[in-house]
Amino acid sequence: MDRPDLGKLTAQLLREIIRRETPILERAGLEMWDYVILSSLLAGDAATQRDLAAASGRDKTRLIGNLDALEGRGLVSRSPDPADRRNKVVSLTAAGRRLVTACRSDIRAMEGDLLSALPAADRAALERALVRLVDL
Amino acid sequence: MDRPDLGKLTAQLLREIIRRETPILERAGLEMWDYVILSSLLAGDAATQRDLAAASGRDKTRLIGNLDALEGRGLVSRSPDPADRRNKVVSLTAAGRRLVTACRSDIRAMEGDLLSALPAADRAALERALVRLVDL
DNA sequence: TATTGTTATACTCTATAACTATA
DNA sequence: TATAGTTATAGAGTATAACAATA
Repeated sequence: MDRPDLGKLTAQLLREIIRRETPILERAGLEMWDYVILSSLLAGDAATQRDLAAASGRDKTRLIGNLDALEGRGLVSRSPDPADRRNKVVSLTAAGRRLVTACRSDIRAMEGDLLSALPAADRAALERALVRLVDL
Repeated sequence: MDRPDLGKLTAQLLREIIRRETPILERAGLEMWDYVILSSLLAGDAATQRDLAAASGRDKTRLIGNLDALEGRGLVSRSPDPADRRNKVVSLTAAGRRLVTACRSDIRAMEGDLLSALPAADRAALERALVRLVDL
């Protein structure tokens, strides 16, 4: 039999993950990009909007709309950087931290459920392989 | 350490695969959807445009533009189905078959190169896991 | 002059609903 | 009436270039 098509399989898996994440995010009133941005903030790998754009993969001009909405809901705050007033430092509010933490927990549970179809060894190998490939 | 985020890892892997496929497809003058459509035809899981839309995941109205271009280049042909003249049967021409086969070969080589970063056991487990997850 | 955040504009992609021709 | 293919239109998403404030 043919070797499976890596690109096709990966795309199908991603589509399934998104399909299962969507209801979780909808309950929280978040779009996918909102969640990615909040997760980047939670991971702590962002200070200014420029950093956040790089860390999240969101274009800096499109990041703005997401931040406007998130700030309007009190989930993040933007404050000028005293050291360089061109920068704006973005940070999670307590409410934002609570929301993204809750979403992440639900998503982890969903992922665990999805991966439970695999033997434990394959599951570990999958995670190892993904981490390795992405770190190239 | 935290368990890796499956959605994020999968998205990153897909982005890397697309990044590596793009130059191959550009050389062939194909867009990603063209390749997906031609691959579906090569796999033989499509007869009418409706079937092809379902098999490739392309919306039936957007499939049309791709088929127009592919037909214009002589890579596929559309002929009315004698049994039900509402249908159009899509098939690869000899040139189309040659082109998609060549692309697929190049993409397989690229995938093999990408996967060569993994130990053989993890590589096999990755492919097994992806197939299993997608088949749910 | 260069950079951060922002806005404006044009372009592409997508979703939806019609329309035709067949059945 | 229903379906396959097609076309048209409106909306969302995207890329690009400009702009204001600051360095």
